[in-house]
Amino acid sequence: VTDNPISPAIIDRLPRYYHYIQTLLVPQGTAVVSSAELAATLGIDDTLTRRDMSAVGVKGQPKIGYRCDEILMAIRRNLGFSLEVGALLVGTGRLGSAIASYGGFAQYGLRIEAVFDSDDSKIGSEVAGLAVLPLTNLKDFLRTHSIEIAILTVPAPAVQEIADLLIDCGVRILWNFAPAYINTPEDVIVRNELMSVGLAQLLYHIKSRDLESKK
Amino acid sequence: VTDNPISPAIIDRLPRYYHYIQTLLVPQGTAVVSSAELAATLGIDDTLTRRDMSAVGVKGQPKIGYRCDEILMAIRRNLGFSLEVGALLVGTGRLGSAIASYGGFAQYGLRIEAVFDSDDSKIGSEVAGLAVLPLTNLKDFLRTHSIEIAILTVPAPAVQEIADLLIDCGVRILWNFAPAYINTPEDVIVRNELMSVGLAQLLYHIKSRDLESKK
DNA sequence: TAGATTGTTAATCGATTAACAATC
DNA sequence: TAGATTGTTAATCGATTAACAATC
Repeated sequence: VTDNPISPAIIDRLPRYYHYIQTLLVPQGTAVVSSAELAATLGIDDTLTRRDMSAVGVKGQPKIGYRCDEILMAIRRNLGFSLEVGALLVGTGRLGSAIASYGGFAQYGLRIEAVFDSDDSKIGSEVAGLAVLPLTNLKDFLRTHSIEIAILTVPAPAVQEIADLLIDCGVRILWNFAPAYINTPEDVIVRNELMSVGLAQLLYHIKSRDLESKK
Repeated sequence: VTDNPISPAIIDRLPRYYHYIQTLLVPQGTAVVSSAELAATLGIDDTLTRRDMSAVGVKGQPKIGYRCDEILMAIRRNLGFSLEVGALLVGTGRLGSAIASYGGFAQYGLRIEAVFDSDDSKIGSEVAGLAVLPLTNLKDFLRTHSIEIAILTVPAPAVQEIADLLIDCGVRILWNFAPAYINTPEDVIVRNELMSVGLAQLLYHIKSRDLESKK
């Protein structure tokens, strides 16, 4: 049972292997995959993939490759997909309801247990099979449920206030989809999901290509 | 005018600086920021921030800091935010309309010029002020408009087929939000926006913390 | 002047790749 | 056996950090 700490670079690649195998190979019925194929998918060197497999404790067979199910299992174990983590979501706009409705989180062990909104007109309606709750219920809810992660899909101007409320109620992990930074105490983890990071990479690619073609 | 190529690591940090300054400092009226403050925001060493500023050609003032407007301008120039890039979006579900309605892309120079959907019942309705067009119009549209980027927010099972269609019409950059991998020719750039990457990091954090507390 | 902050060079560190041995 | 692929050690490369000089 390998439980050595793994580096941030590997943590970034593991879900990409996982996703490729899960969404492409498994549905095809492919049982085995080579390091070269996985590496090509991620755009990296195949030696690196073999190192990654070794780091999470997966052994391959020379001339054959790695078993898909073993890779999936190893990634789940190493990243902690089997922890059964409880989450709640605040903000049931388009983005919030898209995320709440995305069934894919279940296999990572994340359960969205409730959705909240500050807009009274939404209270009582359903999102992804969950009744939308008013923010005034938040404190009670957190007292009675084991919630690790709060998913924030509120408008940018509201996010600081709601983060403060959640932190005050004991939440220590925020997954923020609002395009705004949040000030938090040191012991709170915030992951900002910024679309601009992805966009910046595409724009830089375009810019580099245009410069190249001018030469 | 510095136009040296910058490394992937820096490309990842630049939009984060930009975002912090733009959404927090500018609204506050803060004109100047220190490398220490920027570094703390990103959770990195302040020497690295000074290196980054130097890499994009921004000069600071000892004892004062860096001017926010100069940083913003330099990042825009280095990443190519002023290129005026045309985009179209396919898939006007919750996620698609959330993205189409997000006004923040404009300042990066991205214009979403049209939205498409394969669902006939949606044709004619509006998303973010744009009439939803049928996929059958796609070819004509691409012939008559300058489109660099296709944003894919369709259901996972549909994404390969729609990507093939777009590529066939000459699109060479795909920004994929569907949780599925796309097979493409070598000259096509695909950026997969995988929520699972962010989730994996949070789960790994929880797992590490739990192990820590058991010691 | 003292002190705070930037700017840069050199050292370190870690991640990736090259080379090649091991295995089926 | 030959060939393909994994597995690992050593070398390289690049990114980060430490140290300290420069500047206001």
